[in-house]
Amino acid sequence: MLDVRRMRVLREVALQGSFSAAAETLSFTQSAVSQQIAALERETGTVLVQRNARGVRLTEAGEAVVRHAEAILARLAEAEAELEAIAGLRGGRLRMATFESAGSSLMPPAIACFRERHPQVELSLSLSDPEDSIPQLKSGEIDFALTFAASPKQDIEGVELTYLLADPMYLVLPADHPLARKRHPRLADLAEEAWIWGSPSCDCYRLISRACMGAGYDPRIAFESDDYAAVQGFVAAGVGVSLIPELGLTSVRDDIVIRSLGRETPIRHIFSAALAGGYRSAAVAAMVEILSEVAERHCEQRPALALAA
Amino acid sequence: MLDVRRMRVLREVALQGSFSAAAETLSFTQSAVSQQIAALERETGTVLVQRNARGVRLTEAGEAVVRHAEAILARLAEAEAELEAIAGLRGGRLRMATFESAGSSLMPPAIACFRERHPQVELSLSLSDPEDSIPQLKSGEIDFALTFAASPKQDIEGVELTYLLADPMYLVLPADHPLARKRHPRLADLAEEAWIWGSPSCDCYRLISRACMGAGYDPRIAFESDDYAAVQGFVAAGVGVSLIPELGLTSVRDDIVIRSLGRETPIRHIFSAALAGGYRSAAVAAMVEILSEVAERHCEQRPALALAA
DNA sequence: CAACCGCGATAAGTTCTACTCATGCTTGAC
DNA sequence: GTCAAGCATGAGTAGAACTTATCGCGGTTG
Repeated sequence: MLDVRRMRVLREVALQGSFSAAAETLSFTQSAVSQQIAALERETGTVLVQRNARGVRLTEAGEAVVRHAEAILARLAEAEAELEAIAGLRGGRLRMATFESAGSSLMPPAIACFRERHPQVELSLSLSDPEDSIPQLKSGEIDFALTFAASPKQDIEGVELTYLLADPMYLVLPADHPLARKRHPRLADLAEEAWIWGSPSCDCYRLISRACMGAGYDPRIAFESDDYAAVQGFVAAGVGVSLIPELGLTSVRDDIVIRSLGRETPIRHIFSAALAGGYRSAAVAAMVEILSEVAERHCEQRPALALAA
Repeated sequence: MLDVRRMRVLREVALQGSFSAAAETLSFTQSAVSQQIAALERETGTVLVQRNARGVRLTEAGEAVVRHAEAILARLAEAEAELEAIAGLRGGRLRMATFESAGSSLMPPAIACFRERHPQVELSLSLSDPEDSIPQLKSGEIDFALTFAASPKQDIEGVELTYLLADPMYLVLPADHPLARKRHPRLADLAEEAWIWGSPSCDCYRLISRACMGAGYDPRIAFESDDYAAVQGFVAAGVGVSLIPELGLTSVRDDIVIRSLGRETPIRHIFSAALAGGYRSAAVAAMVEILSEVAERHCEQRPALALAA
């Protein structure tokens, strides 16, 4: 393989017209240049330079090598520039995944902020629940994920979690439900209700289940859906009641009512997730930082219904 | 500047998925790979590789480097291929110059032969007399020239000449000229004639002049032209007589006659000219060889008028 | 003409780099 | 716990890439 260092020397020789001058601009001695060119000619088995009394001139082969050298050196410079851009958040990409309710609550302001601070980083976001996004993170398909779990102290092998906020769940009832008139309903009041739940693979499922068990009954499941807008719809239609996390209540139908369960409130916990291992790309670090800010702001400006809890 | 050797190692690591495997295919030890990658990371100030228990995965920066590495290595391969092509006459170019009469006599068969043997070499040919073509050769504008001179032993500083053939000059007379009836006219018979000559800068000028001086007179110049077809026209029109070299007589008007001057015949000598200095490109060497063949064939098949000399 | 530049080549010596070898540490599998 | 597979690291070595010093060549200049 041709040696790029040597090609660079040849290019300088071509540019300067003599070994000595090239040595000068390269901060080499003339001897080094002579040896490098000689080595390059030996390796290629070609005469690259015509030595004259007053300096040198390239042969056709030499010119060909210089042409390629120019292209290669340019490409090397590009590579360096790209690395700097990635490190300085003036380039590169950030591939993220979020679960749905954060996708319509926390992520929009976070992405807006990121875009404003680092407009040249290419962002992509997909929707997937933790049971999908964590494997994607581990396999390198994505760089960052928003996840949630039942416990605030979570530990996932190979993944570094950053705690963002607690997301309380609220009871959702049809507007004409008897309990809707009650300020502070209890879970025990709902033993006979039909329930609308998320899919069994979701941690929310466990959370609700555990809450009802704590209240002394095994809830009856009328319907399963992961889409909180749909769940609101089913509740409004009288199919059943449900527990929906605060982040899933960015918009609330007016034919349903939201009630806090007080200290019975099940709480899920939201985390930033990135690959563990000491290294964290600048883009991931920036996004984790921004999401922490957004989460903090979110907690400060919690809607009234949260305060009611 | 990024080190291409190291980039190549990184590329192999990316390809193989582990340092060990990359070392295997590169015939290195695992240690060498580890050190090279570490050095690359140190130089770029970036983490390029995520080390896991089971092998490694590239970071975004690492992938960027590999992308550039691919391009650069491809370009290096191209460069090598081009050098081989030039050396093996499967590419490259040959820029030539010839004086006019050889351009319509020796060069066409030579170029045809070259194109047949080495169709991938790009050929270009310009018309210029030795006083132009030799400087062009020295300055590198052309790689090869056909030249002529008054003496068969010629020496031009910095130029390597290869003798091709002797080009005798013939007396050209109007068909109705009194001397046209004579089988073997003498120069002395032409003392009173008007002459049509090439330009004074041309060696032919000296050649004719010297010949006439040898016959004891200073010839009278009626007209100057370097174009032998034009000269033939002027002779036919009765403007004067001329001496035209054999190579300028590839086509002869039928209203003029050609006569040999026997042992008084002035002779110019034709050479291949290439830059001196030990190195000669494959294309130049091939063309010199071919022109020697063409010249030899030309001498063997000399037209009858030459034999009459 | 002699002396002298300016240029490239070359020999010898030094420094640095890129390897290998040997070994240690971490992690995941059984 | 043990093992295997993987990367890291320290020490040592061979070779590459420089520098220094010197030579030879060709052109220029006093």
